[in-house]
Amino acid sequence: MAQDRRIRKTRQILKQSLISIMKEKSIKHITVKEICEKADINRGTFYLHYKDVYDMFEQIETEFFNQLKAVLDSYHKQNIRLEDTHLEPLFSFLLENKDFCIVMLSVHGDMSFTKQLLNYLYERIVTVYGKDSSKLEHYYFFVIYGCVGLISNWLNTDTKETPVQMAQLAEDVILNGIRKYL
Amino acid sequence: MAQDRRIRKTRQILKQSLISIMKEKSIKHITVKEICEKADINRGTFYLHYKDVYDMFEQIETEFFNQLKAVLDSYHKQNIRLEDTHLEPLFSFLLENKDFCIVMLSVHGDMSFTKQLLNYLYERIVTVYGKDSSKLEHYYFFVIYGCVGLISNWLNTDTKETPVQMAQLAEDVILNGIRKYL
DNA sequence: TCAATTAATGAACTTAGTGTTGATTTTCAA
DNA sequence: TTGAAAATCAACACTAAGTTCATTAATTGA
Repeated sequence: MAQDRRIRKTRQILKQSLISIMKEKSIKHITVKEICEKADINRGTFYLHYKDVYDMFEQIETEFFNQLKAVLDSYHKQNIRLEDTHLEPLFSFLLENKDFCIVMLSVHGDMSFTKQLLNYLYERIVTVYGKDSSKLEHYYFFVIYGCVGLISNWLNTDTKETPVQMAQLAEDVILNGIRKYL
Repeated sequence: MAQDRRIRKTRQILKQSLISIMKEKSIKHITVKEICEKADINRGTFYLHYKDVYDMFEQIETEFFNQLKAVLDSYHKQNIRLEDTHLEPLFSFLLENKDFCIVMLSVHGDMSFTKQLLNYLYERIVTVYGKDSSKLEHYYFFVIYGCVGLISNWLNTDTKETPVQMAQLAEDVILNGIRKYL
């Protein structure tokens, strides 16, 4: 992070520009020219940082998941306890990056973001519940996708629940299903 | 469907070409030129049918979901029973279009496919379980995403379970969670 | 089977964004 | 303050997009 301020600033502005445009259209239709015009950055400057739009997109995504991993790994190393709130730090982190996540999980987002989130959840659930039979695999997939759904809905409504509440809610529906709520 | 044979043929070849290319790369990177070269179709012909790659993609997707809707609606109209296999016709239809669905649900696929599948599942679950409080919303989102996860994992493994078995599995984990399997 | 219709082809063309270069200006860190 | 590095600007060749039109081929249905 000990970077030239100009570099940080340029990338930050370009990132905001891309996210902003992605609220309106899919990445497929977004051009370098468009990103730079909105950011009021010279197009040549863009190429000093990124190969093309997708390269930029990937770098932003990678940065996000590196951050996520760093934050959560350090947390979980101190707390191996199998609580019903073990997903809380994840929900917290996603809430802190709410706007970004909403776009990435939207129809204009990218499958790779969702897939990476699923990967994280998979690792988490294996850590917590273990990996015995391959029979469990289907259930695990149900559950990790389910969590993404929960996250998506939570972020897109008013986010009125706290991360702790959401973690408990997730844990409850994972373990017990929805029967009692019907 | 009472179309000129040439039209059907051209579109079919272009579709195969697109799906085939999508196995290797994301739709973002696919050009009209590339699709036409693989299909050995004149590039001008492409534009007689589609506006651009995304338009083509959307049309294929729309066609798929129209078919899905037609097949399943007619089925459900005769069977309003709330069985634990009410998702069976969906699983059957997806299995019949296995290759297509695998690509669309993969990292090279598009969010809109997943979203449309989610929409269908949402309608289904509301029909079956009702829509009382908004409190249920989170649970419903968990469940519909969970089903997509189940579908994805099922199609990408050996598809050894039958659609009926998958429907029962889904219903079970929706209602009762995974506690008993741990 | 034939005639009218319609789709596909091929070539030419404009347009627009891409990615690069090199000279110049601005900003930064130490 | 100064040397280093980043951002700007203008110019460039290049590639795919999208359109047009004359020509060829295939289809339908009478």
